Amino acid sequence: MPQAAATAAKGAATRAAILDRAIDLASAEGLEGLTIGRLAAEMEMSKSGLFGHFGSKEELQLATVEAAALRFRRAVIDPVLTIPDGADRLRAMIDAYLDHIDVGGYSGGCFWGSTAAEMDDRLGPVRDAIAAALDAWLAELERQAGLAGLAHPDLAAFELYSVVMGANLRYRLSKDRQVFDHARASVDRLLAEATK
Amino acid sequence: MPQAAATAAKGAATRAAILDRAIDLASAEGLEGLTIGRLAAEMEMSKSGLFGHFGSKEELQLATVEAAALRFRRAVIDPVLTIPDGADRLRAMIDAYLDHIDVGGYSGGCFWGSTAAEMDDRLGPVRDAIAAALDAWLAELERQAGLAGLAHPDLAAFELYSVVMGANLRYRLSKDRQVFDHARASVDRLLAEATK
DNA sequence: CCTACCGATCGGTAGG
DNA sequence: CCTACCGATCGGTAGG
Repeated sequence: MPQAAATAAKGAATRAAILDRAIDLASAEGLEGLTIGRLAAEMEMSKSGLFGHFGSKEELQLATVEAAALRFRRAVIDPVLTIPDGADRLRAMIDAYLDHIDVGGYSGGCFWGSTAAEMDDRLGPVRDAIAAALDAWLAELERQAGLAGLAHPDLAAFELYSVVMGANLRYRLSKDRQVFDHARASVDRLLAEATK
Repeated sequence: MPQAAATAAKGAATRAAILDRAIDLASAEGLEGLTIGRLAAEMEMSKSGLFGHFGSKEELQLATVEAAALRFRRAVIDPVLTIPDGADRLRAMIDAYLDHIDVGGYSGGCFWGSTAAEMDDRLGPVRDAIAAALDAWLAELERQAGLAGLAHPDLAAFELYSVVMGANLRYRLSKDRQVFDHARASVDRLLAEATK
């Protein structure tokens, strides 16, 4: 590998490592609380060294949202692609998401719950990127709800979205894992309509 | 009124006006984004003049959460106290809450949605105060769900809580008022179980 | 990638 | 309630 390419590859790897840490930091502290100084300290880099990878705080925030969307896709969407469309796929996606929140995924709770509530009243590309990611998640839920034969896929998607977000928020406040059972029971009730 | 009492009353009025503004600012910018300098500028006071009412940022945050809980009670709980317990009361509370989010109430969207997501990963009295307020709201939903004759009041309360929070978050991201119809349809579906 | 800065703003204090 | 500060931290820049 030529030296220039090796340097570029190392730069990309550093950038990826920064974003990995940035997702968790933003999940806990928000996208404003994701400060360049603090992120640099955690990465054991200088502030300006880290800053150079992005050029502005907004670009760092955008790159973090993008990286979080990729992590979400890998944890929740990709693993269920082999499962038949409809009720089974829907069920598997919800389970993957609840596991993602519960066990692995985001150390600081769900990235999307935190950042969507933080940014929803603002204007600009960061807010728009978050909105687009959540719209895509809602649209996928609606598509699968339609394929599952539910009477009102848009309503079902809204309820699934709400229950899963609600479970995340309740769990983080109460630390009571029973909320995941509640969320799964809600999903069962919704999907029962499709199979009866 | 003696001069000392008049002075104290004026101080209390100023404090109440500050907190009224603080709720809206925190709804939009979060409880960390609620900075003393910005709040002082909006109240056309000096920073230290405002600071003196609270003594620390944490006390300001706690007072703001308390004031928001009072506003919530006045908008959502008190107006429905004359309505019979059970399904009717539950329905009226949800409607009051959705109106509260939609029309009046919080200029920056729901205070509780924003601040709960912001603070849920932290430790300390501010987080605990938010958790207590939301626990009380969930408990009231569960109590009324029980009185409405629902089979699983805890599950129903979780679903109502989630759907109402989800409507708030979806509305703020999509600006599509249809989410309120979805929320009301979800509530109808839940309550139908109680009356059939 | 680094050191060494910049002006602005943070929470908070002194003194009145 | 005010002016005038404090040290720390913010996002960002200059220069290497």
